[in-house]
Amino acid sequence: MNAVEQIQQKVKSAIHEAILLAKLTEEENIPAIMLETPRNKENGDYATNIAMQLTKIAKKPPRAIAEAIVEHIDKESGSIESIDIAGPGFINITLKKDYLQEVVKTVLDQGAEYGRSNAGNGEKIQVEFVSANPTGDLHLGHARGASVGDSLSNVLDFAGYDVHREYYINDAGSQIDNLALSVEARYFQALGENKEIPEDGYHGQDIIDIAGKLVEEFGDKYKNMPEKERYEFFRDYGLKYELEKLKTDLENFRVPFDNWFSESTLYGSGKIENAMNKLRENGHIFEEDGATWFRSTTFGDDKDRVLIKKDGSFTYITPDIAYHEDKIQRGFDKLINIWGADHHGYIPRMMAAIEALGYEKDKLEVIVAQMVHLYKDGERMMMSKRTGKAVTLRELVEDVGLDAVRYFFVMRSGDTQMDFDLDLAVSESNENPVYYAQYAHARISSILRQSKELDLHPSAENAALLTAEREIDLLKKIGDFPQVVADAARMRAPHRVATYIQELAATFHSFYNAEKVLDPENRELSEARLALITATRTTIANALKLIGVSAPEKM
RNA sequence: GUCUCAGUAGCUCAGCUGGAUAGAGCAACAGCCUUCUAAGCUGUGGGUCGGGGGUUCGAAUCCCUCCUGGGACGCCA
Repeated sequence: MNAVEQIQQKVKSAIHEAILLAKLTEEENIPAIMLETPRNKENGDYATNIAMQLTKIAKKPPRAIAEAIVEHIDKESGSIESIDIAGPGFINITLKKDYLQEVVKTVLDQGAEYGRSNAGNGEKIQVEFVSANPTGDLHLGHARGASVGDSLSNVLDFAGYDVHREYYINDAGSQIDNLALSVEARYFQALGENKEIPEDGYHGQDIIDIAGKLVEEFGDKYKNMPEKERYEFFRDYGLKYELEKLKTDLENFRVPFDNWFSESTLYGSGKIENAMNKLRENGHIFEEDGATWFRSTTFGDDKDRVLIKKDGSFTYITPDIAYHEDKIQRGFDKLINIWGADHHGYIPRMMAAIEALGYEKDKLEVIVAQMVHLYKDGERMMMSKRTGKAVTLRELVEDVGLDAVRYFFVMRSGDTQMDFDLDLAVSESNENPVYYAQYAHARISSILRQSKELDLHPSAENAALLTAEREIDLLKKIGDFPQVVADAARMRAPHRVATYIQELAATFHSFYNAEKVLDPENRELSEARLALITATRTTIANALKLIGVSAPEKM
């Protein structure tokens, strides 16, 4: 428990005791006491609405209840400086500031670990994200999914969950067939022959590159090979190439995975059949029109779903059901899937499958990474995987810069559509929010470099000197960080970290302009402030790391 | 048509388990560099929280309904 949590606990206990002392109600009737930070600083450090909540139980008007609580509260045990009543019955509490000064020491002690908590109690969570088909480049939507998924995983880990990151490779099914045929067509084209790309084939530059490599390496060796052999070779070669490219691109995007799970390994392992058998035993399978169906409507889906097509092959969902069962059997408490907007309608049937297999529906949580619209020169840029004119992740990073891309994608809640303004992201100006936080970090780094020349060193010993308004604001903001991370994890909302970073940077910049840190005439205050800005820098760096953005020493 | 997500300042968006006068950035306007990085700070203006009902001491937040927009509705993946 950190300094802030401790003080909140103290305050809550003091209020709790006061309620009992004032004989407002019995122990078991006291609701959970909520402390909130008032918008307006003049309303104290914390406020509680407990008096309003007690009106029905105590059968008294809220202000009378508030007065009774205030009268009976033990200020000493709650570290309370002052307490008063406002509005309809809010109790506003101003605290003694010594606990805040402790924050500096905590941060300096914990360093890169500051902000980590055990809020998640080691709950085992698997996050599956990106999972783009290995048939082309990652585009804008995948970039968003990758940013959100990686940041969420980092946040969960920091908040004390046991996180496992996984990429599901769709390396079986008809899209792989199309990949093989597309490579084949490009291969023949590279040899100067006229061969059309299949209707559902892939037109991206990457396929042309693969064909080029094949010709370079093997010449026309595969031109006259038996069709089946050639097909398999092109399929495997294409897959390997695409997969390597995905891995490299994601690595460069600072998105690591613990596991790359191959769909094709489900075939032949019996897992698909096992899952199907289980559904059948539970009575959720039927045959109709020569196909095998899953009666998903039993669990609230719109329609029943085909599992085995008339031609004997599986639909997309069949191995996916087996995959999800496999994940559950690997012992995860929770599965979080991050899916693209186009898979939105897929959620009810997957949930239905989880239930039909006999698991709790809420084992699975799906986060939809909504559509991204790219704007340049004020105009919307269209994208399409099929035409090959899509804006790829790689191009985006080259144009905009890694930090800006990561930051832009995670600063908005992932489940709402967003506009990505390329001009804004590229601009190295004050219009660009990504530099704001990095600039704060660089500014602090600069001061710390200069402090050494003056032989001044950060010291939390004199933290009690940090009493100026901007210093208190900064201390409070730094103290909030562990709770911000825990909330972001609980709500699966990594964008909260980005919002926090902006607030923290703003609080620092404001402090910077109001107070001078380095003053050789006042070494004690200087060293206390150096400790304060060191703690600030650590907090900014830790927060930026969670969202995959670098923290530069100089800008 | 059904399902689903959204609608908050000129623009892009925050807003927790319902709380006090609804916030931030950008844009606009007015100031601040002989002082640790002006990619910064300070201040001003800007709102029927899509409309209408309801729940309650209290609603941007919860419920109903309507309007508008996106997305999904395949024996594709």
